[in-house]
Amino acid sequence: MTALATFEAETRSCWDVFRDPVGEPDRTPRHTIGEVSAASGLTAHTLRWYERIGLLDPVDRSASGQRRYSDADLHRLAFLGRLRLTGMPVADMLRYVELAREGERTSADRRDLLLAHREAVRQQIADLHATLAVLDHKIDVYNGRLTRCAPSH
Amino acid sequence: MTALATFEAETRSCWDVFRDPVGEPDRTPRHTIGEVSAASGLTAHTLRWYERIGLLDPVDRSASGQRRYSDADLHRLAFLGRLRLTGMPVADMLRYVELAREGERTSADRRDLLLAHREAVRQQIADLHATLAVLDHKIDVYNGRLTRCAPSH
DNA sequence: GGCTTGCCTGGAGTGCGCTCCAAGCCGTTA
DNA sequence: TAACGGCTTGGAGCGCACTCCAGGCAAGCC
Repeated sequence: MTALATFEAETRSCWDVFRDPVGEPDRTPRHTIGEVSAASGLTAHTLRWYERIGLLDPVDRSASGQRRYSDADLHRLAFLGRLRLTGMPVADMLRYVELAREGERTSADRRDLLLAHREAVRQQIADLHATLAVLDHKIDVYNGRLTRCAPSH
Repeated sequence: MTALATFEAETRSCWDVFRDPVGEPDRTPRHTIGEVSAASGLTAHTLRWYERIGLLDPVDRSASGQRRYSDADLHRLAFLGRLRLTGMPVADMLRYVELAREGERTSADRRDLLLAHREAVRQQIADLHATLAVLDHKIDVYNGRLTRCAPSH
C-alpha cells in the first residue's frame, strides 16, 4: 500500500499532483518551470518571483542550473495558490510561510492566520451570493421576463 | 401606496437607501459626500474619482458647490459597489454605465455583460468553497483533531 | 554548424485602483 | 472675529502584484 502510494506519487504528472495534492509528497526534483507554470496557471515569471521573495524555498536545480520542482514544492504551491486565489495578500502568505519555517512552536499562530482567512473567505462567499441574487434579478429584467420592478439602469 | 412609497423614500436615511436600494428612487439631491462615504464604505476621494471617470453622472450641487447625492445616485452606487466588490474591473463597470447611457438599444449588450459577470461570480464561489474545505481540514489538523493526514506545512 | 526552444539573471517597468496633497471656500459655533 | 470641520479642485503619488527586458547559456534536432 505504501509502496503503491510511493510508486503512484513518482509517476503522477505535474498537472495531476498540482490539481490533487494529497498524501506524502515525493521530494525528487523533476518538474520544469514550464510544466509547473502550465499546471498552476502562474507564469514562470511569477514562480521565480515567489521564490525570490521567499514564498517558496529555493528550488532544486538540474546540472545546467535549471529549476526542477518536486511534488512537495507543488503541494505548497497549490496551497499558496488557493490562498492567493481567494484574496490573501502576498504579505500574509509570506508571513504564514515564515512561521512554518520556524517549526512546530508557531503552529498556533499559523492556525490563527488560517482562521482569519477562513472568516474572510466566508464573507466573500456571502457577498458573492448577495450579488448573484441581484444579477439574477437584473438579467431577468433584461430578458423581459419581469417588466415590473424594472431597474433604473 | 405610491404616496406612501414616495414619502418613505424621502425620509429614508442615506445608509438605509444604500443598504436596501429598492423601488423607484427619489431624485432630490440631499446626501452629502460624507454621508455617502460612510454608508457605502467608499472614501470621499473614491466617490469623486468615480464621478470624474464617468462611473457616476455629474452629481447635483448645493448653492455653495458641494455635492448632494440623490437616492437614485445611491441606487446606482450600490449596484456598482456590488460589481466592484465581486471583482469586476472598473473598466468593465464603465463600459456597462456607458452602454446604459446610450439607452434602450444597448440592453442586450448590458445583459451579456452581466451574464459574463455572473459566470465569473459563480466561478469565484466555487473556488472559495474548495478553499474553505482545505482551510477547514488544515485548521482541524492544527487543532490536533487529526494527527493522521497531517500537512507537510 | 546553425537554428530553435526553454530557461537563467537582476533590475526596471506596468496596470490597476485608489489615495493624497496643497491651497482654498463655506457655514456654523464660541 | 476667529476657529473649526467639511467640502472643493487638478494633478501627483502610492502600494500591490506582477510583468517584462536584455543578454546569455544549454540541450536537442536538421
